Amino acid sequence: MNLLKQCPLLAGLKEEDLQRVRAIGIPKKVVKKEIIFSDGEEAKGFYIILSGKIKLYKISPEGKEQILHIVSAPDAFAEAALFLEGSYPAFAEALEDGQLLFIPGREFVQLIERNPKLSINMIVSLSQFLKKFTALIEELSLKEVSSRLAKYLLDLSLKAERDGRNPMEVELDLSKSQLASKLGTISETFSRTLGKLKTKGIIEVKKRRVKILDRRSLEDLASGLKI
Amino acid sequence: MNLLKQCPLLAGLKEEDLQRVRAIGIPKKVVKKEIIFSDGEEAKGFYIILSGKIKLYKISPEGKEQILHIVSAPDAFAEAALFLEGSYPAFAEALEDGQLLFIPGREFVQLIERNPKLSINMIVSLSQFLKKFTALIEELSLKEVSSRLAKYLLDLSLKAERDGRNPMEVELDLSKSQLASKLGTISETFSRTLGKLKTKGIIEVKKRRVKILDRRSLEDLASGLKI
DNA sequence: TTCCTCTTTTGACTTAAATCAAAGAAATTT
DNA sequence: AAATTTCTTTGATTTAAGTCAAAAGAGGAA
Repeated sequence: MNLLKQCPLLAGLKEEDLQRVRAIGIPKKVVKKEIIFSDGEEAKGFYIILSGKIKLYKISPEGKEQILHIVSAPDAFAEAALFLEGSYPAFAEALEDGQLLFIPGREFVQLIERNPKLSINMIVSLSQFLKKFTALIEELSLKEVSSRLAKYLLDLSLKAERDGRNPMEVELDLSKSQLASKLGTISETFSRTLGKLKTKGIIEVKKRRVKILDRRSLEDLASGLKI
Repeated sequence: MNLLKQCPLLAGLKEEDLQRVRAIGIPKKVVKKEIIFSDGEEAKGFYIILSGKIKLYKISPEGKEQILHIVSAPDAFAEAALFLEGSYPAFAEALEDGQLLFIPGREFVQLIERNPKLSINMIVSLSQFLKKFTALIEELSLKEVSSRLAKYLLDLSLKAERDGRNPMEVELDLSKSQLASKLGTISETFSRTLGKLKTKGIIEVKKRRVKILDRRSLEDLASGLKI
């Protein structure tokens, strides 16, 4: 219940409305690697994550994967499918065991319709998403892998700084092959690209820990400059 | 005023609310090639198109362009920027002379807050956008140019069919170099790819008219199969 | 029409990234 | 701890698509 309050989608709702969400929600346990829904599957509702981590992704016929989004508690996912009356636009898979709350679409839409705060939350959340996707499109179409990787490391660094940790030493929040898929490439290319940055003395890598030695070069790379 | 009623974002609004939108809107003439706003520029509102065609796009440092969206009357654009309190996430350029209505953000947000129908419209519009972007990400990351082109031609064909025109002969709705940019490539590659489809006897091209000779192959291509 | 500009196409070449294959390193399971 | 599985790295090669340069074609203005 406390977690629900922290979900951005439900932030600022009256206790009474939260209760209602809680009431219509159906708890669902998921185990690592479990497919929660598939691309094209009929969308009957969305999910709120109470614990665990979920990967939303697309797959090509040849099996290459593109991660669209990684979500963890207390976020929601697949809310956008609600108003597309139709199908989920991607796969969702649990990256760890976890606990979800399934919110049936029909009932939630009614809640939205009579709750302005909720619709604003929804609009904000969709807008943010859209912005993230715009950035991803830009990167996929206009930037090369080294640039996307540099950007990713800088983002991690910024996040570390906000959390009061050392911004010059970050910990990758996903496995390297998952990161590759998030950056729109494959693990081999990711590995080689990381290697290049090491060779150039820009970073130092120990397992999942990356030490940033030359932040300036990373910034140049991220902005698309070749170095 | 009639046009406003047809704008999906404003569809189904009460006359009174439409009046209010009309009242806060500031008319703006644009000429072909005019930049309406730039990537990163402070977003003070969004636009409704009364006439003309607008291109929303990103540019790489090397000058490669990726079109995100082409909008024409009576659609709105940059509505998503409203709730990102900050900056426009792309460039907007007029592809033809036209007439816009600029809607200041502050005032429109107030309208939304007290008008459930308007928030639902907004949510629907953002959701559709998100779906389109998801598809674009998938194509950029997982499909090759010929596949994206095939998909595009089939989309045009579907649209022609819906409009009661011949679905086997479509007219490109943009110049070829703009189409290239929409498909995430450059004009040279676009031209060669179109050439390949011609050579294989899948299509026939005369200026902007494309005759579909082998729809099945196009469908295979679009779904990612190599032919 | 002719001129000029802009767009599209073609050719030769380069390059970033994917593929395939295999070895090495980590992590899990037994 | 050994065994098995999964993840990561490295090497050799291929390939799709980008770059640069130039010609061909189309459209608009005078």
